[in-house]
Amino acid sequence: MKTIGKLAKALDLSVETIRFYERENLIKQPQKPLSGYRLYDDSIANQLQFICRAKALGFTLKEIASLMSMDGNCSKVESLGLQKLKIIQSKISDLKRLEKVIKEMTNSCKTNDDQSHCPIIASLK
Amino acid sequence: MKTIGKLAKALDLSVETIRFYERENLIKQPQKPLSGYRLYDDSIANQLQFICRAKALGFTLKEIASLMSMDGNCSKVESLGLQKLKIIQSKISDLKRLEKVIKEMTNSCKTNDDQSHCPIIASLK
DNA sequence: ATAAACTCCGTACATGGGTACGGGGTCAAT
DNA sequence: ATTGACCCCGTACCCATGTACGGAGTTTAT
Repeated sequence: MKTIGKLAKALDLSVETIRFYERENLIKQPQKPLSGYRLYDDSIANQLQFICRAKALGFTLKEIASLMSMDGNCSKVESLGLQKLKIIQSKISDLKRLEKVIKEMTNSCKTNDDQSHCPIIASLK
Repeated sequence: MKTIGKLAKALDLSVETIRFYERENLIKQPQKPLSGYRLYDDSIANQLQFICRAKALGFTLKEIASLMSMDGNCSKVESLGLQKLKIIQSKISDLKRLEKVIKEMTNSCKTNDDQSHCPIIASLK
């Protein structure tokens, strides 16, 4: 059983963040003995790790709450995953288009003699 | 000369957004005659269009303010562009990695018989 | 001349994901 | 027994980029 500070350190989160997740109902408040100090067992630590991993995959906290409540319903989870996949793929193609435009712009700077007239600025005007 | 509402319509921005950009010093407050109403000539309209285009390329408002003040210094603009390019490219590779992971996860759902045990949830645990 | 539509200003609210603060109580080490 | 480290709670604040509101003045159309 760990106090909130120990748990935070173990998971590389801040104490405030754990309290924040509790406020947002991502995790439950654990048992609190006389002292009033939260005491965590492994089950909440595991949930927090789940949250961190899902966050790293780009799920929002709301979606993570969803995911956790969908435990035991694989097709729901799958459809949330597929939805996320679509968003990710469309972001990728947006960014690739952008990459192309900005590349072209910076290239045109390279072949530009007149320092006081920038082709990037010009093309935005 | 256009009032703020006409200008907003012409640029497909909201009146509030134009006032916001003014507060943020992206554009100057135009002349205001007796009535107190802002009256815009083309120069500010052009600046707003510049802002919109730069925003579409993924520049933040702060960067756009920078860009506008860099007019006439091509190498500075170029380096801001290259910096943005790097950020975009690293976002793309992050997202591609994510895409891969989520694809694998959702695929494993497809070949999963047990609806009540989701491999996505399992892999996050 | 009256009503509708527009503008003014300042301020508060929204989103997402936290971070920081302040005044207290508690626990662990010396 | 004292000191320092830890924890409690509620609240306010941060970032970026706007959006919304409300009461008052102005312009425009009928």
